Amino acid sequence: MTATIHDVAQRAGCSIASVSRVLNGSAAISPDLESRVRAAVEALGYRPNALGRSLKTKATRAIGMLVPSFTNPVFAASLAGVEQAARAAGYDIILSATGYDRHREPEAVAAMTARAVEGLILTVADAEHSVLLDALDRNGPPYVLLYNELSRAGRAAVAVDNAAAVTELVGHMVALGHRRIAFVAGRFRASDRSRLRYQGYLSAMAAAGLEPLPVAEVEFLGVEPEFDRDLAGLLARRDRPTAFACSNDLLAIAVMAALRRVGLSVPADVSVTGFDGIAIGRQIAPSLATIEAPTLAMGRAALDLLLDIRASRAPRATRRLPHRFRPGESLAAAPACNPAGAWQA
Amino acid sequence: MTATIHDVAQRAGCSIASVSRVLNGSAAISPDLESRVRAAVEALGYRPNALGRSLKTKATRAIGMLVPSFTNPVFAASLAGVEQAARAAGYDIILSATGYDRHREPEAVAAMTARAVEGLILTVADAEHSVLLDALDRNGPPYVLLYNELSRAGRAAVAVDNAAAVTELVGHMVALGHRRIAFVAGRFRASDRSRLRYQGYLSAMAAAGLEPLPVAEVEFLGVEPEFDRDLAGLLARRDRPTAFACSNDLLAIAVMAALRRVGLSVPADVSVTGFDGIAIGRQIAPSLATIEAPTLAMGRAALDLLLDIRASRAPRATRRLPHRFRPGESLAAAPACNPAGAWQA
DNA sequence: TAAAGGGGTGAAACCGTTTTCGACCCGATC
DNA sequence: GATCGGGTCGAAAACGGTTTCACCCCTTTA
Repeated sequence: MTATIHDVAQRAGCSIASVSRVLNGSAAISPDLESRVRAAVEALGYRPNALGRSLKTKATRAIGMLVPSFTNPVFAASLAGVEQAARAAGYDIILSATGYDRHREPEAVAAMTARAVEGLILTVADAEHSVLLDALDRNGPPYVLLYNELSRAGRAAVAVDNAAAVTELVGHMVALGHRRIAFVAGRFRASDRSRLRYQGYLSAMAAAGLEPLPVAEVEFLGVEPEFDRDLAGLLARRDRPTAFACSNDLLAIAVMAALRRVGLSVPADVSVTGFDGIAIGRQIAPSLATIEAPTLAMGRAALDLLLDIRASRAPRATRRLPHRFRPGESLAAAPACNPAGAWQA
Repeated sequence: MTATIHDVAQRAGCSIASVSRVLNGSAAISPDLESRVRAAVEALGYRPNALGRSLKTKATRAIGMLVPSFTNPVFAASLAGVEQAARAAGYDIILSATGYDRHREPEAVAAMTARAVEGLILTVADAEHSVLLDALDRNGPPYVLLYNELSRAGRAAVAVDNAAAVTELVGHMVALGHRRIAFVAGRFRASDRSRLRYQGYLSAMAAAGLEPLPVAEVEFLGVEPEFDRDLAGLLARRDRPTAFACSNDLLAIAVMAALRRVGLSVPADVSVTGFDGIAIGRQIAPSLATIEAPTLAMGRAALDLLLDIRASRAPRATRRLPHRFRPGESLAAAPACNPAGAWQA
């Protein structure tokens, strides 16, 4: 039984219109009435009901955010960025996770649009082929993609250059003498980032005149036995890779753990790199060499871009934020005693 | 310009009341009208506006969640648990983070209650002395505390037994021969969990007849130089501790990194333990010995309890979930060459 | 045959706001 | 002295739904 505007009006001895005007400063009010209203508001602890207000004004001051998972620190950090910027702008966040399942995306977004969110920030499985985005373009609130990249123009996104970053990263590996470099990817169908990063790997290998190894596409947060089996194919090769480029940091950390389980040492036997630059990667031993994406800033940028688009202050385009290579102990020179071919018959 | 119920009614040639009845199955409708309405709904892609509906029915099917931070994997995991259970129950989540600042709590909750959330799931800085909770008890939606423990009855919470868990943990340390055990805590004012865990440490030390060391209360996510300085006091002691019990896993990982920076090895020189059981603790080297809280399950339990309370199916009480000690390489026997007193003159 | 009952439907009230519109009062102007 | 105009205010109409109520029509029953 929280107080309504009628209760305030009754207590202040005026109409609800005057109460509204006092609270919104939308018209001139006599000092006397104003103080009576404010006193009533105070006494009743009145807070305007956002539903009633939004229904009338069409301004919900809410935005929806959809991520694959909260437990991946990347998305947690970008969520934090979005939240900070949203709070600063007076917006609330309604959020959902898809569990990396693209089929859950439309339903989650439908629930948000039913709440009349003023905009959406989305990280989808595959931004290039998404009926969801087509539908939103046709008839939906403005949205900004976060982390997804787009070749097509006319859509808004905040991202890093996934492919270029991995190309750069693999370049460092090559410079350190690595020749047999494998790419470990999260399921492509669950992440277009993973796929783009793989493309970056292929480019780098081609540029260096090296043969790419068969990609290890692993279940995203697989349990250990499965994960080890997924990696077994690569590790069993007689020409075992000397370096693993992983499509994200969480995967890289899991790969390092798997390597330890089979008795291999990082980076003495094999180097490992990640992607994202999650905070914990700096704390672990060996510290994780990776591509650092400005995750928090990307979240903030996504929300700012969304509001700018709403206000027609910005076009719907991709805003690419700079990444940087972060060295780490997990990436070292290729083992000297194990030059290319040493494992070959 | 999304379609409203009026558009559907017009296209189906009936009143809005009938449309509502078809969509909610709230009354008998002739097959003919029903099919006309469904066709109109389909053709217009109509989805009922949640604001209008909620305004009338008072059922928003939204709950608010407040956590200190998203970047701590513990809260990310409990958020995931809440989200899963909420989705299953058809609820949406509105969320906020306080940045461990208790002064931001009331404002964040006020924004949620203005949206007429049906309930709240909160992790607050200090549940025992919270004017916010007092206010909610008096005049607010039902809430469930997550991770906070309560001595007072009549409030709902889902938690682990923080103190008992640490007592158990420190017991393991003592059994491994540790005598000089230090406790590293997050700022007490930002976390009553931290304080309770410290109490558990004190109990264990007393039970073992050991002298507690001065607590190292560190800034939560401090930058490295500050963090190292905070720890310096403990490390500089001539009777340097042989084990550090940390109030959470993130802190433990940071402590291990700091120890590495000063050239100490874990667990050869000093053991380290955490609290929470975040997933990554299992992957790192040395793997983190810790108390494993069923974080995801706690999130789910919190939402279920909230809905049960709303339906008067459950009393407002603390639901304590079982923790378990998770062994790890970071906790080993106290160095034999360094028995108690070896560092003393 | 009249009354009772029940299924199907629409008109209208209502939820809590904002906002338009017009009414009223006052002092100033012609 | 009537008109004008600006400053205050309240009545009422939205906003998009749900739900009560009354009504109509057709069947059943006395």
